[in-house]
Amino acid sequence: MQLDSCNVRLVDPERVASVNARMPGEEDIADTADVFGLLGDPRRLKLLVALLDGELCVCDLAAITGLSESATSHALRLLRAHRVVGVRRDGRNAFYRLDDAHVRMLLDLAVAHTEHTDAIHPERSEA
Amino acid sequence: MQLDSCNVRLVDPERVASVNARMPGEEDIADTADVFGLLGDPRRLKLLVALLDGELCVCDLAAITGLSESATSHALRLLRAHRVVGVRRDGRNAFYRLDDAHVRMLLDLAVAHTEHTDAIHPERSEA
DNA sequence: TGCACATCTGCAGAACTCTTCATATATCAA
DNA sequence: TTGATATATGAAGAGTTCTGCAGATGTGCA
Repeated sequence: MQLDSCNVRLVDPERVASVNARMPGEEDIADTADVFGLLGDPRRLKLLVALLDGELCVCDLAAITGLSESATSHALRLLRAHRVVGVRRDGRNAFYRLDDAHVRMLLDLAVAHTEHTDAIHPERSEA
Repeated sequence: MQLDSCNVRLVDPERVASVNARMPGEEDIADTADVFGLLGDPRRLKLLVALLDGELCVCDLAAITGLSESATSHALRLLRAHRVVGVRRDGRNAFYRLDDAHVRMLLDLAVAHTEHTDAIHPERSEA
């Protein structure tokens, strides 16, 4: 809640003003952070990468990620709530698919980047 | 720790095998999730978006994000540890800059997407 | 040398997240 | 209808994360 004119000394007030002018609104920032946050968990990320190639049912997803089926279901529920994945029900099975073009783009980019840096640093360096 | 052959029934074992073959290694998944995780906090995200245009000092970043200078410093430390941002020290000030091309790409994409969806849904829909 | 300023850091509490366990719902097959 | 299978859900506990506070470090100026 600190205002520029109040209790903070600014080094470059003009830059601050222009950055603020360009800055997306709080809600956009929050929504975007939400999306990144969903991708920020290794298990969910793996789940989503698995779905890049097409739909899969819960038990297959559980097998791929190594999660319990309950944990898988919880994770999918969260992703579903954010409309990142969609479901198709067929009998007793539920087939999930990636349902967000933006997320797909982010995933493709991330996977490509992974493969690229692997090519450069095959030995893997720490984060 | 469940193995395919053990206590889990698979619906489509061939798809599971091919997805597993394509799947990046655990470490790559973890690293990628880390990066997304860093972008998954609204304050850090705002911090990074502010840095898209060029370097800024800690107090200006605090003013832009509305965070305390302590919280800003903590956040920047984390980003620094992951080499997402870099510092240049000048006298008493520390100027931070975005230092990771991949993250910059993700941020550009996200901001562009934000502006795009705003154009389509100016009224904003819930997440 | 001494003070003010900008930033950094460790710590501890509050808030959030993820998993597991137990149970619920829904579908299919006999 | 009954039992088995597939998935969903709620609650609770463990673990993690973020912030503010207090104090530390380092720089510049008088």
